[in-house]
Amino acid sequence: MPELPEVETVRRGITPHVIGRQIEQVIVRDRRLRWPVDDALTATVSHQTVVETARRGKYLIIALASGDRLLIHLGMSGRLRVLVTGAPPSKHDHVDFQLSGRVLLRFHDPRRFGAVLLWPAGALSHPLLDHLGPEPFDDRFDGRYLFNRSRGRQSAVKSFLMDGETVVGCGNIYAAESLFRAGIRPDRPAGSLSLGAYRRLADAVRCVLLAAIEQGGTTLRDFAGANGEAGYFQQALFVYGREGEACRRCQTPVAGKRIGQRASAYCPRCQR
DNA sequence: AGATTCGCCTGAGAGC
DNA sequence: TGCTCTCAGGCGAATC
Repeated sequence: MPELPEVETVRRGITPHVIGRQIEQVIVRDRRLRWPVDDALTATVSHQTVVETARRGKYLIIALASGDRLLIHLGMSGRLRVLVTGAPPSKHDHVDFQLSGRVLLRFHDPRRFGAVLLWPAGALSHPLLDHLGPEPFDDRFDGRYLFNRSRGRQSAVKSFLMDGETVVGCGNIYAAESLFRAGIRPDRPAGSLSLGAYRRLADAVRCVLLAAIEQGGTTLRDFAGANGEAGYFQQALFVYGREGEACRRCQTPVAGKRIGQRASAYCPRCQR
C-alpha cells in the first residue's frame, strides 16, 4: 500500500521518462476514482510539456509548462507505470497519459481509492494539500514539534503519528515500524510521552522512511514501482504483519491490537 | 477542537 | 467448485 516511500519510488521511477515530454493524448477509461476525473482535465493538459515532478506527502505532482499541475494519489492499490505507447490496457487501467516518444504513463487502481486531479495554474495551493502537516525530512519536523503538538491529546500515539496534519507520509506500516524503532508502545496516549521519547520517534520516522525509500518501498500485495518491480523493504519489517512471530530483537512474540480501527503490531517487551 | 465512525472499493483468503 | 463473509486500508466527511 503506497505510503511516502512508495510514492517517492514511483516519482523517481517516472521522472526520467516524463520530463520534457509532451502529453499527446489522455485516455480516461473510468473516471470513477476517489473523486471523479474532471471533464476538463483531458483538454487542459493535452499538448502540454512536463517540466517537473514533485511529491507532497503521498501526493504525486506532475508540473506542466503552463503552470497547471496533475495531482495524483495512489490510494490503497494504485500504480503508475511507464510503458510503451500501444501496450494493451487491462482491467483497472483507468487513465493513460500518452506522451511524446512513445512513452505511456498508465494509472491502474483496482480499488479506485486513488485520484487523478487537475491543479490549475494560478491556484496557489490545493484544498487537499492545504492542511497537511510537515514533511518528515523538513526541519520543522522534530521531537520538539511532536511533543508540543501532542500535549493534552488522549488518542494513541500511533493514531497521532498517522494523522496527516501531524506529519505526512506515515501510514500504518511505517507508523508501526517507527514506533518499534523508537521503543514506544503504539497505544500510549500521545500526550503522555516525554520530549525524549518524541525525539527518538522523530529520528525513527526519518530512519525508517529513508531506509524504505532506499529499498524501493514495501511490496505486500499491490505495490510496484514505475517499472513494475516490487520493493524490498518488506524483508526489513520488524513488527508490521508479524503478529505471533518472534520479535527480531528479543524473540518475544509480536503482539497485535486494534488501535483507531487499524491493525497494529508491536513488541510488548521492546516497546514501552 | 479533539476523537470517533462511516463510506468508498476490489481482491484475497477463510469457511462451509 | 463455488458461494458468502471478512478483512485490508488512505483519508475526507460527518458526527459526537
